[in-house]
Amino acid sequence: MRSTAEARRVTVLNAAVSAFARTGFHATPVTAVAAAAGISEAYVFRLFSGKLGLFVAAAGACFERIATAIEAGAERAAGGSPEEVLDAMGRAYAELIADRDLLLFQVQAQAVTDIPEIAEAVRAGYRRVATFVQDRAGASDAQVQQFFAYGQLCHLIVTAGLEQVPEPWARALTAGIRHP
Amino acid sequence: MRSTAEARRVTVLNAAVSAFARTGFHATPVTAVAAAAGISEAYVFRLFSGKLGLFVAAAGACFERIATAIEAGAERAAGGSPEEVLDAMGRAYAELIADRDLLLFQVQAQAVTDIPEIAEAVRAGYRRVATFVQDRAGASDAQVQQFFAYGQLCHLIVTAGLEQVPEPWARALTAGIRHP
DNA sequence: CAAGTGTGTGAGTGCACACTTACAAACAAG
DNA sequence: CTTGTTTGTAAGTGTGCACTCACACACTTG
Repeated sequence: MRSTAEARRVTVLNAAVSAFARTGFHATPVTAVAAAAGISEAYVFRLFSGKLGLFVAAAGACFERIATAIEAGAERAAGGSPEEVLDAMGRAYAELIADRDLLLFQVQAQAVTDIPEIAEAVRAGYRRVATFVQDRAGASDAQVQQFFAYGQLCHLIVTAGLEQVPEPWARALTAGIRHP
Repeated sequence: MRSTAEARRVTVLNAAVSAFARTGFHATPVTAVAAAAGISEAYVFRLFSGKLGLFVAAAGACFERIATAIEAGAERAAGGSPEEVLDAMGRAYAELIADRDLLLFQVQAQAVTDIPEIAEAVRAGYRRVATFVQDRAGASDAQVQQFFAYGQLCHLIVTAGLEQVPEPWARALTAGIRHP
């Protein structure tokens, strides 16, 4: 017994978030996740119920990490105005997604929401983050909406590689966005 | 000779935008596009250079349709203030994507930007739309950025099906968004 | 009518990949 | 030491799909 199944699951999930983030659900073979986790493909199938179960679990881990980072950011601005708390949350999020895995995973997950289980996982993730922002920052509906709108804009900037484009239109879209 | 190759290409591209929008690049077999277009798979491969060439061409058609719709919207508010023109563009876009194909295709395209040819097609599409908004509406950088941020928010709302979620967090995110 | 050109397909080929099964080694408990 | 349980894998199996090729039909031109 080299390791417990539960510890393996954590390792596999980290590998899965990274792998799915890069190549997406359909283009990522389970072999790739298994190799990145350092175990055999067969064992991944024993630890998770199929590729879909693995992806859904990875989505849970992804949003878990995002939620805790935003909570930590809010902690640092505790007691401030809604604007200050939102800003602290935004900074915490920006730091977290510097490695791009969590951001790209969200994009990939949104692209396969035609699979009901994944759609539900995405909703659950955003439900958690949105309710927290709403409650903890005490932000208005419009502020919450803006928070997410500019978060989604980051997805476009990163996937299209706009931070590398020097043209005026790209500069306008990336203006003021924190080091994506 | 039942039809010219050029006419077929148009038919196939319409079918391709629809099919790729629903199931994405990797999960959409060329057979599905061919069937939707009413021709054989083999002929699709003669009309386009591989599945990738087909997808890139479909991306061109998608952004072409978006650009012309926004241009038509701007036409209706010609001479107005930047806010009025932007609003008219937004309304035109909202009407256009009521059938969801163009919106979902953009999401799918963003998810496969790890393929360089697709990344370039996406950039080209947004370049066209963004420069037009910037020039034609005379909008400031911040206004252009906001226009796209809320456009991207629509992607999230539609892919996650948030318009069907009655909870407060979802209501906050969808507030004021035009019938997505 | 013969030869050429453009439109269209049926029938493959080969490969990647999701998932299974049979089996082995490590450890625990009596 | 034996029996049972958990961790782990090698070696398949079946299928779906991108892409090709040989061939047929439509239409034009000389």
